[in-house]
Amino acid sequence: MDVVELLTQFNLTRQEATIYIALHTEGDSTGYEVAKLTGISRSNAYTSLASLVDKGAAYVMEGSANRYTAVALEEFCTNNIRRMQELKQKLISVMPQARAQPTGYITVKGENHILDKMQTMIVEADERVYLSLSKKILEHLLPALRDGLLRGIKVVIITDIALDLPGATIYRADKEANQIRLIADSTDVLTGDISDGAESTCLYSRSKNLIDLFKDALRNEITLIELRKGGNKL
Amino acid sequence: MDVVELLTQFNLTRQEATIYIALHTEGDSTGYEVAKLTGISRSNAYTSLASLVDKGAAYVMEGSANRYTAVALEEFCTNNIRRMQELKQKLISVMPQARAQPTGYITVKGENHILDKMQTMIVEADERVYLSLSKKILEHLLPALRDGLLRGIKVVIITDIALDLPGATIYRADKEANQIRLIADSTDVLTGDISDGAESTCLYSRSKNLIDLFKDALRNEITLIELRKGGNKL
DNA sequence: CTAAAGTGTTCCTGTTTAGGAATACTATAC
DNA sequence: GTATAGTATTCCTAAACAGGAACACTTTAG
Repeated sequence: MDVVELLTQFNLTRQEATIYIALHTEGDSTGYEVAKLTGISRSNAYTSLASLVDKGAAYVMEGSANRYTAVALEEFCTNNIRRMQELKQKLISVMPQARAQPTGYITVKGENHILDKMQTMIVEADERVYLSLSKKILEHLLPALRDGLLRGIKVVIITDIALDLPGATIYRADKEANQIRLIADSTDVLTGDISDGAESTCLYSRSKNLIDLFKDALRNEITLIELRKGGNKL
Repeated sequence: MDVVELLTQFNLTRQEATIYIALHTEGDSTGYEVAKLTGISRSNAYTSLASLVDKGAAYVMEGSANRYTAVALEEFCTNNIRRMQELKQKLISVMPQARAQPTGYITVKGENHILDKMQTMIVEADERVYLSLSKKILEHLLPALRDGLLRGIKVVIITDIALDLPGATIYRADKEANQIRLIADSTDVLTGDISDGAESTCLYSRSKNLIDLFKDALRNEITLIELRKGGNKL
């Protein structure tokens, strides 16, 4: 994803993004200058500049000829994210009551959603999380795990390398690079792998039967590690 | 903004939003049930369900007949916001170098952008902020001010009601309801009002001359408050 | 067993909206 | 005259939105 495309994720059209970048790199400019800098038709340049102002990405410096200046990138992104937070709060307050969560077997599809689900499980854990996965996947989860440890969550990890995560219990074992096993609070489990990127699937469940199976499997895996290495606990 | 419209801000189409709400309130359903619940044509229901799964708003529960279940609302919003945070970091790392900030006079237009600018000024202050505004506007800024106080920022506020903000210096004076005066770190100022909603404008500047003018005006306002009330400092 | 209901998919049509390209006009300054 | 500045308008294309028909298969009920 290039810069223009990243900016489109912040609700700018391609032309608006192009113009934003020009304002950012070249400094404050008139509509006429912007059109020349970017090669966009003048009429569309003026339309886009007005839109950038509406969307909080640019300000006007009023004069005989108006000049436009980019809102600082970090400020613009932060403002967008703050807006999303506010919309989230609004949504939560007006959304009708939810039906009870299903207790069946849920397919989580796509690497991004699987990582999201893992983060959510860690963030929402009250007591403990057990993970068995490779360093590669674990790296995505370190901030959430660190935060969890700060909250007093018990964190137990089986992974394939030495890991510096104070407060966590780490076991070392060879791991399939993309395999995932995660259990949180004895209430929910996630298992599968992310070898197929967007086509990857994992199973998520709150089913007690599956949770028990998992706890046993993880417990046994830990016992075997300890027996084989005389306790390779770090 | 109703629920459907709020959900469109999280990248769902109107039909997807309608279906998400149905899944949320009625619980897990097949495509056929969803079409009946929502009155959306069956073929569009299936298309939208597939899209909801792609967008992380729903999961599949696979079986002879697939059932779909809504991702919890808070989880879905949080995942979206996390994604925006990640995109922000990516953008910051690939964006070309910015030209220097302008030192002229910038028009900030629209209530939302004005509030954004105030929040940014407070968040980015290193030493102190002075504010003269009504309680109505101040309420929007309290979290940022509290955080600033925690960071050791000096906060001085002239406002129209008693205010419980430990660590801040509060002066009481009648204030025009929508008038804004804010100065941060002796480096930037914002003044204007938000009486016209989306059409409101404020002036933002880093011009030393205007900053000096402001400091004098605020200082004098404080002196007059103290003389008139024998120091109505709270 | 048959018929109906449920499930899933493909294909089609029509309308509306948004993004973008281009032209033309007015106004000001030199 | 040219260059700059701003606005209005038209046209085109793709996507979104909406609805529906048709087909095939599975499950359920009588």
